[in-house]
Amino acid sequence: MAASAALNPARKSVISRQEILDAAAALFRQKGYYATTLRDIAGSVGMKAGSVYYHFDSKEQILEAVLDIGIEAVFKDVRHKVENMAEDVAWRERFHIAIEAHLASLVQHGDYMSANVRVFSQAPEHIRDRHMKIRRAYEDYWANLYHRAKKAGAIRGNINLTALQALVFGAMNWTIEWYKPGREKIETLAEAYTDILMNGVQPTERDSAAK
Amino acid sequence: MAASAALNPARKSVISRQEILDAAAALFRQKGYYATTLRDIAGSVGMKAGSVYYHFDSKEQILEAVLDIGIEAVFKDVRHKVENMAEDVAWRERFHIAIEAHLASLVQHGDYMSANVRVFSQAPEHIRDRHMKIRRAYEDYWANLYHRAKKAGAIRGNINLTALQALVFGAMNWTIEWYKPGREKIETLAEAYTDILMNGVQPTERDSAAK
DNA sequence: CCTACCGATCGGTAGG
DNA sequence: CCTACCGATCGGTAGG
Repeated sequence: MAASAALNPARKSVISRQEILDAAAALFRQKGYYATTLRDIAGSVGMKAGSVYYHFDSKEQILEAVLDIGIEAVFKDVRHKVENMAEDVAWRERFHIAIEAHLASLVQHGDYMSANVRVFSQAPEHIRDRHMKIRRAYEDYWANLYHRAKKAGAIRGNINLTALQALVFGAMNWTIEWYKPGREKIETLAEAYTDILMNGVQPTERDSAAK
Repeated sequence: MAASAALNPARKSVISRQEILDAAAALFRQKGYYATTLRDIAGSVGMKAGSVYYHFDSKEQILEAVLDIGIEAVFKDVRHKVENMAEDVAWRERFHIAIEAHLASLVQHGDYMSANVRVFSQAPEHIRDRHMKIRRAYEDYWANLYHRAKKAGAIRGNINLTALQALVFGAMNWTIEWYKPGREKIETLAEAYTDILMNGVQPTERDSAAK
């Protein structure tokens, strides 16, 4: 809380920096970028407004850091899970794991990723431009997954991969808007999404025959 | 433009009201609610800031109107298309039409719906609460579609309808974040989404056999 | 629908 | 990391 920063001189500025970013992410998520004041951010880590400038040059610099941290974390988590799979894991399961990793990371870095999605469009253009590089890199990573799956015959030849990628990203990232941890487990949701995407919602011919 | 409002006394305030809302929706979409000033809104319809208060009591009132107009328009469009279908249209096609209607309406009322999605979380709580009613009504409309389809055997019994609805809403509404009219047609996108959702991306047994 | 204006608050800075 | 403060700008109002 507020007091500990003042009472503990050993607390390095790196810690305060991290606390400021965490607070900013939470506030950007709730109120957006412009509605969040430096006094809000400072107050929620027990500082005065002017002191924030000891750690950052400007409010925009905080915004940029928050935007980058979110995607970098998710990218890292997903890549780690996907690359730690055995070579012979089936594509259906690969996507299951990737989807679950993305959703779990979204929840874990909730404030950063929610802030990212909600505040990106409000960011000044030069910050959006710089941030787009890392967004693009993450999108390309998924695009590569889809292409390899299609090449391997795990995705139908007539599937539009651009549409598929947009659909999956949309479905996953939309969870930010409604998901409340505790109501249902991320694992359950990931499995449901994977099932729908891989098999579709329509009954198979066998299901129909049994009807 | 600016001049016509001043030169044409027959121009009723209803028109100005609509122009203010259109301008506000476009600005909220671009910059968010707080970053958009009344001077921005007034300026883009050729008024001075104070004059906006001839049409609205507060900035919040403009926000509330913009939020409501977006969903009401989409709800109306989708309901109209769905209810004008023949009784015997197959469920696969019903969803196709509903999805296409939602996407087309999203694009047509682009500023309002984009503003809605982007600005909702920044809105003051009492406005969010009031607006949630109409959001909920639209969600319930879709929930009812899914339930009827499942009952009719058009959706597998083991599909989690809550997850399905979240996935479809997410996929559809995410188009706001990336879709640029002209690059590809909404009809193409709607068909691709419907195909993936209904049949899944995996090859059928017949496809596999041909491989 | 405009002019003129108000109190409040903002991001940021100087000088410790 | 704080105090004290600045210029700029905001939402909103009074009085035409």
